Formats: sequence, structure tokens, C-alpha cells
Amino acid sequence: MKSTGVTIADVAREAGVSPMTVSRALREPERVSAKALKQITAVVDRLGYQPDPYAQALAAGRTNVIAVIIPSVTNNVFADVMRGIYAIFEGTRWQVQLGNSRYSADLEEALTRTFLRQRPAGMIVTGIDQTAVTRQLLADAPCRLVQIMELGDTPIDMMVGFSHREAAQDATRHLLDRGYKRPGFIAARIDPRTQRRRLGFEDVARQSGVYDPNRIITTLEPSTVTLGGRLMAQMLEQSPDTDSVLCNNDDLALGALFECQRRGMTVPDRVGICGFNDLEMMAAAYPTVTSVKSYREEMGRQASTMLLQTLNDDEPTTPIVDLGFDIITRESTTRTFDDK
Amino acid sequence: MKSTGVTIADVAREAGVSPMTVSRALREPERVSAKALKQITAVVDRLGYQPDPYAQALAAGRTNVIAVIIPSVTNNVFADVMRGIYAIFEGTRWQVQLGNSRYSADLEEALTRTFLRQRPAGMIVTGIDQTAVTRQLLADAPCRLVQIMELGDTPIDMMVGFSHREAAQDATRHLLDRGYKRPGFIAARIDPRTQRRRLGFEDVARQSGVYDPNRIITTLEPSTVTLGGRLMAQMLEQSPDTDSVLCNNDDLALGALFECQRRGMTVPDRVGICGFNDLEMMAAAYPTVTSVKSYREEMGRQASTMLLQTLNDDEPTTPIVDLGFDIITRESTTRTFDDK
DNA sequence: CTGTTAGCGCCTTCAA
DNA sequence: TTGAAGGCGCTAACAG
Repeated sequence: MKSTGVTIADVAREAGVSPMTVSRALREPERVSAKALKQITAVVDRLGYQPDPYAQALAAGRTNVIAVIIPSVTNNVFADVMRGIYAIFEGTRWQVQLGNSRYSADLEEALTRTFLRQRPAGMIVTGIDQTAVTRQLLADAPCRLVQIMELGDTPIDMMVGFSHREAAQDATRHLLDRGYKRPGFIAARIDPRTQRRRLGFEDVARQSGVYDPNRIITTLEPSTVTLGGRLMAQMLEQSPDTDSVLCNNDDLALGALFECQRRGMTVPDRVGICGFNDLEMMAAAYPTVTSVKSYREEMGRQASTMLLQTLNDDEPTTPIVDLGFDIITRESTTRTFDDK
Repeated sequence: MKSTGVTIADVAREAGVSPMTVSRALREPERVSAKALKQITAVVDRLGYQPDPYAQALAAGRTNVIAVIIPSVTNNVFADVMRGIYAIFEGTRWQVQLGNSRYSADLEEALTRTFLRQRPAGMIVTGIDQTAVTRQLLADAPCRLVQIMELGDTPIDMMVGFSHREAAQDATRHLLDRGYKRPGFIAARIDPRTQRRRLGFEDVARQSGVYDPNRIITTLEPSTVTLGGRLMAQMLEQSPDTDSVLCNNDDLALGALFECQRRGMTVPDRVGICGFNDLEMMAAAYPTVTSVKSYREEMGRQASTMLLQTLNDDEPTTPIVDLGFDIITRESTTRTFDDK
């Protein structure tokens, strides 16, 4: 079975040059005479020649594949990151290939193997908690790599992210600064970043003398809005005096918000809610909730830009980029029709 | 640059057979003697041999790529579909490759070309509104194809979806059945499916004599929760007596819900809200809103299953599968602390 | 059941 | 600036 049928040899014949010249004309046009180039370009257009990526990969020993591994395709957070990545590679000669590790280190290892076998031109992977084997595979890989989402002291190569622990610290401080005295923490889908956020919460809660393990509720279930409601309900039942919650993400925060409304508890007066990521919907929520803004699309863009630089034999100015975060508070108008 | 370094020739040498036998052992183990198979398997494991996918593609003239084209990577709807697709192809020898057409028919055409050049083993594309050129490309493609999301009379090959127009008709009828008299329709990101939903709304509104163009608000902007709030506000200003809205999707519906709360309008008493897709969050929303449930993950699974059947030289029982939809109403408890 | 032969389409290397 | 030779790693097609 042929590909499109038209090969580099066809073009060469029609253009009256050797296949090699066509190959060059396509990849290094400046190393081909203007005359031949023009000739070849015309024939390529006329015949609709398209290089076979597999033959290219086989012959050249390298590819135009940018392998990206993320833990979830349904999570908005990674969808935003991917948007940033696609934005940068769009229109370039590089092809983004997505792998979904489904929050499993083992699956990630298998995926890494699969990808590496394709000799990608570059890789983007999520987080810093790869298995030792995966880390080794990546370190030995004959391509450049960016770890995204988090920061750490031992980057495999390059890194773009922010400190989830610090972000959670700041968010907790923010709650305390706003006058809340008994903050809680709810989290689902315990991945490494969730853990670090919990640590950040605990850091500040302890420092401030408001730490209470009964106000920390976590579960391994995947995050959903519904689950946010359930966890909030559980919180209010086991620690009824909880006056605020830091939620591990915005889905949980939204669920918590709905649960408060269901119970007729005013937000943010009776209960303050702080989410994480500041997804678009948080800006529209009413009553208003706070959230920790992460720069996800920018993270994808930054990582891709750095990778692109290395692909052009250019080093990025810094191998580690901290994108930071922001606590976003919105006008906290209480509902005018308050409950008793 | 070598791939892993170890090739089929290395395995063959170590196992004392010809490369061809190794190749066979890997792809059609039953056509190789038990002894040779065992021998080869051992060597493969010991050397960590991994076939080079590019060499395979080049030599065999076909690939293990399943090309998928969707219009958005950030839209939850497609994330769910993708989850279904990944679920089916996970663990098989097929590799899913995702393309993002960003709601552009031109980009879709370019993407189709790019994918086709890779001789995919199968394709999944979104919708039925491809350009004539794209349709032709797909029709001529040397692989099987499933169109998803919608149904139509002229499938290119196979099809899995549901009727958006009928769904919107039913949803509108549902609002009227619940006693609402002045339903509106809001939509953003006018894609073909959105158009069909609007038609469905208009069908029933006209039939029932409640059609009013001032209660139809659409915009080309992408859907967001914030935008849902804005459109709802606009609706209530230009047609203050609107008593219900069919929203083109759940993001808009959520925004509309928040806007109603901001204005102190009770849902569903003063205003009924119906979304589209029934995303997970809709189950948790309070006050409750109705939504048209679409079977997105199932759609991905069904499409993939059908494709898989054809890849195994098996025809699916039907080339066109209607997955239908459901109107999901939740216990519509009004808030007990009502406003004036 | 196994091996031989001959490419797949392109690119690297080297020589002209 | 151009071309010839050779091979990337694998697999069809055919013999044996």
C-alpha cells in the first residue's frame, strides 16, 4: 500500500534533478540553487507531494514528535495546559502527541517507554514524582525535556511550574487574614500536588494555632463537584464550627458552595470558601468564592517555548521557571436576602 | 542515531533464527514453532527489544495510528468523549492521536491532510459538517472512519451520535410541560450542533405559539460560565418576562443560574433553567437545574468499538448508532428561605 | 514452519 | 551546488 503515491523520486524525475536535491530543497532550501528550487517547488505543488513521516523518521533517526504526558484528559487544568502547548506548536513542523497516565506512576512508566521508542524530538511531562525507573529513562533519553506543574530541586532537565505548597500556605493565610478562625481543608484524588497543598495548609494552620485534624478531609476518589458537596457536608457534620474551607481544587469548591447554599449557610459570611486553580467558572460564581489562580495556559506556552528553543539549538535563559500564583478574591457581596 | 540500539537482527542472531522468524513470532506467534517462539521470547525479554514503529510503518505500509479530530481540547464534552475512546484503545496495539480543529473547517481540512499522510488505521471525526474537500479526502481515505456527536443521512462511513435538534425539541417541550410560558434560548460559539439545537427550540416554540425572537440570544464568542451570566442578564433586560431558558450547554446554564441568584430570582420558581449535556456538575448544582443528558463517554466507546471491529475485519451490526439523550430533572426543591 | 530476496521512502555521507 | 551509494529497521512475497 502506497502512501499518497507520489514520492520524492517522482518529484525528482519531473523536475529533472536527483532525489537528493529534492530532499535538500525541502529541508535546506538555501543550499540549493535558486533555479532548481523554483523548479522543484513547482513540481511539488503540482503533484501534491507530501513527505512520508515514517520514512523520514527511519532515515533520519529523529522525528518531529513532541511527546506530552499528562495525568488526565478530563481535568480542565490539563486541558488549559494543553491549549498553551498546542498554541505554541501550532504551525511549526512539530507534532504534539498526548499521553494520558491517568494518575498512575506505572502507566506513566509504560507510556514513557512507548513514547521513547518513537524517538521524540522533545518531551513534556507532568510533575516531579516519576518512579525512579521513569526518571532514569527520561534522564537517558536522547531528547530535551520539560517538567511542568511543579517546581523541585532536582529537575531532570528543564522545569516550569509553581510551588503548590506555598500557594496553599498563602491561601490559608488569606483565610485567616479575612478573619476566619477555624479553617478546614478538603481534597480528593490524592496526587503529589494535592499532598503538597495539604502540607501548605497544615504549615500555616499549625503556625497559627488553628490546626485541627478533624477539619482535614481527604479521599482517594476523583474530584467532582458532587464530591465537593459531600466532603463539605461531612466537614460540617464532624466539625460544625468550621468557618472556612480551602478546597484542593475548584470543582470541590463549587460543590462546597452548592452544599452551603443547600444548607442555607451564607457564603462568605458564615463560611468562607477558597478553591484552587481559579478556573473560568469561579469568576462567575455567586455567591463569590476565592481561588488560587494558577497560570496553566501560560505554563504550557512557556514549557513549549523553552523546548522549541532547545530544538533550535538555543538554550533558554533559565532552565527553571517559576510562574507563581495569585490569590483571587472577588467582591464579596453577601446575599441581601440572608437566612437566620 | 539508533533507537534503542537493539534491532530485530540482534534478536535473530542471539536466538539463532532469521530476522523474519522473529518478526513473525512477534506478530503471528501461532505461525512459529513453539520451540522457536520460546527461544525468541526469551531473547526479546533479555535484550529489551522494542520494535521501531517507523520501520514497521514504512515496511508494512500501514500504521497503528487511530486519528481523532475534535474541535476543542478544553471543552468538557470532548474530554468525556476522549475518555471513552482512550478506554477502548487502551492496552490494544492501537495508538490514539488527537487533532484539534478549533472549530474551524479550514483547520480541520489541514489536519485531515496531515493525518491522512500518516496512513492511519482508522479515524474518528466530529460532526457532519466537513467541507466538501474534507469529505472527499475522508471518503477516499484507505481506512475506516466514524463520525461522532451527530447523526445525518449521508454518513461517510460509520456514525455514532444523537439528534441535537430533537433533543432541543424535547427540552423545550419539557419546559412548557412544566408550566413555563415564555421560554428563551441562549447560545454561544455557534457551531453546527448549536444551530441544530436552536432549530429544535424554534420548532417547538413556534408550534406552541410561544416563539419570540427577542428571547433568542446567541453570540459567536466561546462558551464560558461568565458569558452565560451575561447572556442571561441580557435576556432579562430585553425580555423581562422570560420565565425559562434553554441554554445551549451547561456552562451557559451554570452562568445563568448564578446570574439569577445574583438578582435574587428563584430557580426554578421564577426562572426555569435547562442546560445541555448534563455535565457532572449539574447533578450537584443548587438550586437545581434540568439538563439534556448526552452520552459522551459512551459515544467515544461505541465509535471506538465499531472501528476496532472493522480493524479486525468484522463489520459492526449497524453502521449508524443513535445513542439518544435524556432530559434529566432533579428534585426541584425551592429554597426554603425565599426572597421577596 | 522457516528463510531468502527485495524493497518501503527518505536521509546521511561522501565524492564530484 | 549536486549526485551516487548505501542503509535506517522492518516486513511482504515467495520459496523451500
